[in-house]
Amino acid sequence: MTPKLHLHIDERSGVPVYRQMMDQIKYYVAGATLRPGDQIPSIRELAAALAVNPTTVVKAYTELEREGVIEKRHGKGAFIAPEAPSLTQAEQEDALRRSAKQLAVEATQMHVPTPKVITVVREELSALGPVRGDESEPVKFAVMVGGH
Amino acid sequence: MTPKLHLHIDERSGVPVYRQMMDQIKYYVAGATLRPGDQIPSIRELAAALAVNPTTVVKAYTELEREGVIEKRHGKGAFIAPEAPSLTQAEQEDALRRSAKQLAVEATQMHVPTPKVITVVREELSALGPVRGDESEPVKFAVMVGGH
DNA sequence: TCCAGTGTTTGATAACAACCAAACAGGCGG
DNA sequence: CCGCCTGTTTGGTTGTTATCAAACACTGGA
Repeated sequence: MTPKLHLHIDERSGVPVYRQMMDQIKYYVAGATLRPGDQIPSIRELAAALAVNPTTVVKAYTELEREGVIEKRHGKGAFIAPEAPSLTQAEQEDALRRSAKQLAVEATQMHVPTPKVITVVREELSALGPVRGDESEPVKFAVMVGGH
Repeated sequence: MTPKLHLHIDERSGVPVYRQMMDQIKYYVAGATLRPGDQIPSIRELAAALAVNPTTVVKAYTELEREGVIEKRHGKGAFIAPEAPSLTQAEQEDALRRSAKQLAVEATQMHVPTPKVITVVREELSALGPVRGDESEPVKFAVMVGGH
């Protein structure tokens, strides 16, 4: 019902916070960590955890609802929609490739050798990897704020 | 004098355009593709190439000048400053790691296996790699607009 | 019934990003 | 001197992002 989530909000990135929230919830749906019926953090709870204004969360949730990803239920909370449209295979690949490209561009411009890039990517994956595994255990929400 | 540059502006990223321009010029300086004295595209030229408003380029250049990275010379153009402060090793690593982390977060949330991630990164690096090599040849500026 | 938690709504403020138009001014070569 | 390139400056408009404050309304359990 309440899988363990990690929302990484990078304020320095320049990407609107509400968009980062939207994207990552969609990624969780795509990865099936969040499934139809699952409850997600309440507006005030998420706002408090991320130290942002509640209206910012409202914006993200409202937009996600407009896209059919979630449902907001007055007095009850917010949930993954029964027929939440998941990202297609192509869209997932696109999202991944966009980030990979951004990385590649920077690395190329700074003349960072490929092996070094790969190493860093592996390190960052490892740093996040151990988190998943026990998806059955109903845990409280863990929201990560961070950037670096 | 005028090395071949590739500025990748991703409008969908949410990152302000003027900031993307600033960052990437700094990366080129860090990678020594751009060296002190090198001329960079004129405001109007870059604006035209990227199809953005000249004032946006002015903003980026003005800020870069404020940071001591470039010098704008009235009537002549813009150049890398004689003592342009390059990113420290740590700052370069941070920048790279920030992008890598973003990639790792997405991959983890979407449950994309590590080998797949590595493959995509290698592909994107390869797609950009062939570009560099002949840094001696004075070529006209090539500015790439793109995102995906 | 009460109450705590939940989503809903409104209006205002502030800062930022980008666009657009137009004019002004320095550098340089023909 | 003229023309064309260059950066400079101004003023305004538009839309977005995020904050803040306050009140209203639904749900469910004690």
